[in-house]
Amino acid sequence: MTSPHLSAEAVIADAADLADASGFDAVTLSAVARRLGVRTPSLYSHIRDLAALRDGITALALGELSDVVAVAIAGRSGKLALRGLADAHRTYSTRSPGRWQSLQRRAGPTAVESGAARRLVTLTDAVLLGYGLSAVDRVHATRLIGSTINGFLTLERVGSFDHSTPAPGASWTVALDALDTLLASWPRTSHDEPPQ
Amino acid sequence: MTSPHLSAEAVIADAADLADASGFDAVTLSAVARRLGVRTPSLYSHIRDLAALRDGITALALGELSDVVAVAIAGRSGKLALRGLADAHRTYSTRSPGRWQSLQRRAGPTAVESGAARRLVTLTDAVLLGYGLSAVDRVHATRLIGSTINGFLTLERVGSFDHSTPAPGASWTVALDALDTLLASWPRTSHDEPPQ
DNA sequence: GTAATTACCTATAGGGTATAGGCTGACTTG
DNA sequence: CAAGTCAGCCTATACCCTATAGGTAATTAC
Repeated sequence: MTSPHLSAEAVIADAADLADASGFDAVTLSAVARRLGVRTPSLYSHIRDLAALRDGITALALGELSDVVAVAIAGRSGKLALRGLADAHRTYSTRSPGRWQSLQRRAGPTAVESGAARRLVTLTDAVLLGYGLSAVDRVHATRLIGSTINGFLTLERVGSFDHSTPAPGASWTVALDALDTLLASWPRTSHDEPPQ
Repeated sequence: MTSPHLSAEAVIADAADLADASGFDAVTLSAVARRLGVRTPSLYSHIRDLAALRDGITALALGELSDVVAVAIAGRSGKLALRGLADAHRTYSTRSPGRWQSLQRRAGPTAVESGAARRLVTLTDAVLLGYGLSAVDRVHATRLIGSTINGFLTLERVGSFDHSTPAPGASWTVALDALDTLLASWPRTSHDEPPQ
């Protein structure tokens, strides 16, 4: 038979597609092997085990998300940058729900070592620099807007907004406007130099 | 042997304890049966299937969370009520991580039919009434603070805050103060009657 | 006291993870 | 170019988990 010529990247990419199509929990070595036209044990030549496969999806998603966020905030500042950052997260979560789901777990070693997570917080930090916040305030603010974005998207995904009337998109705009005014009028902590 | 005299409630309660101890993904019919000193198929007399068991945990957690939130905001208003609401969520998520995890998924039928979810949003709405917000603004605000609380707690749980210096608790206070000032100075939408 | 119900059991099928070990084709190497 | 090496897939197997079918003992109902 023609050898499918797999690789760790190909297996992980296919698993990520499966996650998007059928949910992260549907990512199983058997299912991925089936999709790739290969027997399950063959995957072990490329992937250590199921946990490593899932961790690979997380690392992939983190990198992809960093990329789309980077272009979304490029050349923007203030409210536009914040909106770009948030919208990049939101379109990623809707277009790649399985990959997004892979981010809602404690990341494994390869995902944290990939540095993609740090890249993402650096990008968020860059947006906050535009608001003139000090270093400590920026980590508080990073955590706040990260929490709000992440929380909104998981609540939207699990259907928490399905039983109230305004569409989620309206609340999304309201929330981001609120975060913007919050950052613009951030309570400066006395003697704190904003830059650096 | 002495019959363990199980019931759906007992099985779900034990499964919830297992979730707290070993994570929600560790909730398995075999493991629960082992803990209860019973063979796996015996559980099917009380629970339809694994999905129903997990859904039962979600319904249980939703009810418990509503209860602790209710007492946390009783007799308080404004910032104190908001803080009570949020802290109730946070202590619940740290004391019962597995139950908390069960809330981060699309809820099954029995969980939604239990009405606990609606009770929880009603309680949140009551807190927002104290800020004098209109009905539409209250659903936006409910979604915003729900998103922030939920997002913060999942990011804290998965370790996203482990690599920056201020302890999460400090950011928690900052975030809640920010939400309070946000609600206090909420941009009223022109001709909107605040009450009812 | 007998019958029905209940709550557990064993047995079994099917799918998932993971390891061990075999086969083949391609690439290196003298 | 022939022989060895190795990568990449395979089969076979063990074990765990879900789920169903059907059996048994004890309690309850009448």
